Amino acid sequence: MFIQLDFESEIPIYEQLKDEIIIGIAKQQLLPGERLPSVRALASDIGINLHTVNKAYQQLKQEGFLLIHRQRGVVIHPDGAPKADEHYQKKLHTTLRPMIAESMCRDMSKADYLLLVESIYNELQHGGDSNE
Amino acid sequence: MFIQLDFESEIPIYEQLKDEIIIGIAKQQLLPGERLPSVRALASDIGINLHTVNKAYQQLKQEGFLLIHRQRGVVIHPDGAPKADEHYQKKLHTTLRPMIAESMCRDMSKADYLLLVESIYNELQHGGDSNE
Amino acid sequence: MFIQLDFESEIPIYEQLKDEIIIGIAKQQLLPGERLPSVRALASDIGINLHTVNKAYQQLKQEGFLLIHRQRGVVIHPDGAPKADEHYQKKLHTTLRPMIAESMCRDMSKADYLLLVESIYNELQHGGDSNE
Amino acid sequence: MFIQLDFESEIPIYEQLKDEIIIGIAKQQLLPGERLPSVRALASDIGINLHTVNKAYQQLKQEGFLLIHRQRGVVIHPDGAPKADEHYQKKLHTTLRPMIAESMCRDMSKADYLLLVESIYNELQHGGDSNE
DNA sequence: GTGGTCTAGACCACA
DNA sequence: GTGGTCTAGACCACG
Repeated sequence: MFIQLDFESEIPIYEQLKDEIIIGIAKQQLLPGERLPSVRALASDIGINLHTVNKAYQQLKQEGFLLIHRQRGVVIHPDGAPKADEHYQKKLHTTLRPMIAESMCRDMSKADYLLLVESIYNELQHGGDSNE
Repeated sequence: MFIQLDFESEIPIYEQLKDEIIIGIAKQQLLPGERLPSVRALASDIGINLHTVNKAYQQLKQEGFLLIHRQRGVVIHPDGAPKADEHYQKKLHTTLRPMIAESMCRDMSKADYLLLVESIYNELQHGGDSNE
Repeated sequence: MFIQLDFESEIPIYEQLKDEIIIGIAKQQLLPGERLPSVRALASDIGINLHTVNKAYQQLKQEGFLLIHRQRGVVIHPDGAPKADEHYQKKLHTTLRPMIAESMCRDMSKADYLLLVESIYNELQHGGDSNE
Repeated sequence: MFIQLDFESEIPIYEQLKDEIIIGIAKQQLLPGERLPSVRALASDIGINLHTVNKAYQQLKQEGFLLIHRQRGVVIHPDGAPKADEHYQKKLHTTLRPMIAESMCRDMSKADYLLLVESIYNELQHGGDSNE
């Protein structure tokens, strides 16, 4: 599990970090109950501030992906991630709609888009052993 | 073409405005060469700041969706939107990957995801006459 | 609406601040849609760090008591606070049980406890005009 | 008397342990003069750190719930728990006020709250024989 | 002027 | 050694 961040990106570092962890869970490189590095360790490892790591961890905890124990550190939620409820589906729809609209404007066919989504699904599903 | 903004949203107003215009183009409610309201008119119409509308227009011009003439005002680019080049595809992949990873974590199947994408494609393609 | 904090307390400042705001809402001194001071204004007013105020605001937003707009500042949630759902009731039960157990150990009768609860309810309900 | 701890909880272990003992006393499962397991025995029994058990015992001794003799070990205070003096009542009021305020915000009626308190009182009073 | 992000460094509670 | 809290100060995005 390598964390690869783009410090030039417009996307906040803590968001990128959240994304990397979620991708790790999806790829099953991070398994339920598995321990993550401490905020300090990961921060110094990546070369960012511990508060930035902490913010990512806290939000992932809030969203149900992580458990945080005062002393035992941070672990992937043993029960697995929260399910895709109605609220999530609605949010996903809202996010996806303008993205797909732009692709349509750019003459990207529905078939192409579906292929792209499928390829990402496959990459994540079968990428369990590879690193990024 | 109604512009529907959510002032409670975490998404900046100018982004929402860009999205609405792009959705309008995708739905073919806004056709190549068609004129958009002036910055002033749209701003006062929606009840937002001039600078916000201007920012949206400028960025859409920068991205090739709009043309801005000094005298003739703002028009949808007559040649249509720029195509989905390699750079765009790569950016789209980067954006989609963490989104799909989260859906996988939440036990959303590939089939469900593809169905969602397809439904949005259909909604945008066949919704050309309706207003939002 | 006066914010009264105890800097010697074991209770974190941001928790006390959250409590004060919730009490203000309960007393209807803070009404739905009403604007709260900016993080900087309140922080300098109370004499604490803006991040501490921000933490209180963020958590109250997360819990549904506040709305935070990037530019328009912080307001009491116009739709009122979230309702007492099952999850909340369960959490309340868990919190209350050891508290009541201790009172029982200390020979506080059920009647006394009920009177205390009732008096607090009345204080908050009829205290709309008083300040703290 | 089973000690049931939630290691996922945000509440410190030693607090939970204190709570469990106090609940045991309230339920009269633990009687005045009754002996508690030694620090070592309880710690190894529950599978937690010695210091954690010790901290709970020390604080309960400090608060007057326990007596700790060098040789005779730890016993429930023979004279019963300290009474609900003015200081305790005041502290209880301070703790209860923000909790009740939140319930009011969440549209929980005074009657519902009183019923909840009453049900917990009854559960503790009549649950003397049952285990949790 | 507003909140959002990030850094830096301190002290404390917990186990 | 772990996360939790608080302070301090900087720069940015938004409108």
